[in-house]
Amino acid sequence: MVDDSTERLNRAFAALADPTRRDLVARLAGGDATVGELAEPYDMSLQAVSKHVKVLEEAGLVTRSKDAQRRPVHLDAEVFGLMTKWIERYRREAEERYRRLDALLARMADDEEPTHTDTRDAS
Amino acid sequence: MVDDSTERLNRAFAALADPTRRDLVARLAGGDATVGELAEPYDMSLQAVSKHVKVLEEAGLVTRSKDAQRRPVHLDAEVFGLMTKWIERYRREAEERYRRLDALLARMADDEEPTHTDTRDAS
DNA sequence: GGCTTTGTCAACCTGTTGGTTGAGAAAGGT
DNA sequence: ACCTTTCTCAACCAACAGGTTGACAAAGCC
Repeated sequence: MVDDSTERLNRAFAALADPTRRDLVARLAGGDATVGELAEPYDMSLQAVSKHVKVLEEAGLVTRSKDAQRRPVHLDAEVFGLMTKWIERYRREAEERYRRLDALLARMADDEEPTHTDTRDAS
Repeated sequence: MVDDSTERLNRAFAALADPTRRDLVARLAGGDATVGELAEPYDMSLQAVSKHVKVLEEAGLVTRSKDAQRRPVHLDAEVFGLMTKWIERYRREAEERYRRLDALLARMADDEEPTHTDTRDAS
C-alpha cells in the first residue's frame, strides 16, 4: 500500500516541475485548446507537446474530450486543491513555529537586558 | 534571461515531487533536525538523505545553520508562498471558467426546453 | 595527538525524462 | 475511394535523478 494521495501528489508536483508544462497550464486556464494549438508557440515537435499533455493528464491536472478528430484539452482544477492543501499545511506550521521562536527570543532578550538602564547588581 | 522565479518554481516543484522529500518537509515542520536524525527512520543511507536535504536547500525550502559539527536543518516557509500563489492563480481561473460555462449550459438548456410542458409548435 | 561523531564529496549504476524522427491510426472533407 | 488533418505510438538518444559504496573533512572528546 503506497497511499493513493501520495502517488497523486508525486505526479502533480513532478508535472508542474517542468516550465513548459506550467506554461501549458497557464494557457489552458484561459480556455480549452487542442494539442496542435498548444504546440504552435513552442520550438518543439508536436509529439513532444503531446507527451507533455499526457503527463499532465496522468497527473490529473487535465482532461480530454473527443470532438471529431480533435481532442480538446481541458484544465481540471481539482488536483490543484490537493496540492495547495498540502503546501499550506506545512507553511502554516513553519510560520507558527517561527512566530513562537521569535517570541521566545524576545523574552530571552528582555531577561538578559531588563531595562537597559542600571546593569549594576542590587545585592 | 530565464526569469528567476521560473527557475525557483522549477526547483521547488521538482523538490516536492519526491515523497521522501515531502516527508522530510512534513517532519521539519515539527521542528529543526540534523541530517542524522532525519535519516534515522528511512531504509536508506545517510548520504542519500544528505542529498535530499541538499535538493530541498537548493530549492530554497530549507536552510541550515551551523552548530558545532551538526548542521540543523530548518524549514523556510517563503518559497511555499510562491508555489501556492502560482497554483491558486490558475485554479481560480479554471474554476471561474467552469462556473461561467456551467451558467452558459444552463441558459442553453432553458432555451431548448423552456418549461418542459408543451413542445408543440404554436404556429 | 588520536578517536568519534557528523556530514559531505566523488564515482558509479540504473531507471526515468524530455527531446527527436518515422510510421500509422482515426475522423472528416471532396 | 482517396487525401488531409490531427494526434498518438514506438524506437532511439542524451541528460538527469536517486540510490549505492568508499574516502575524507571538520569539530569535539579523551
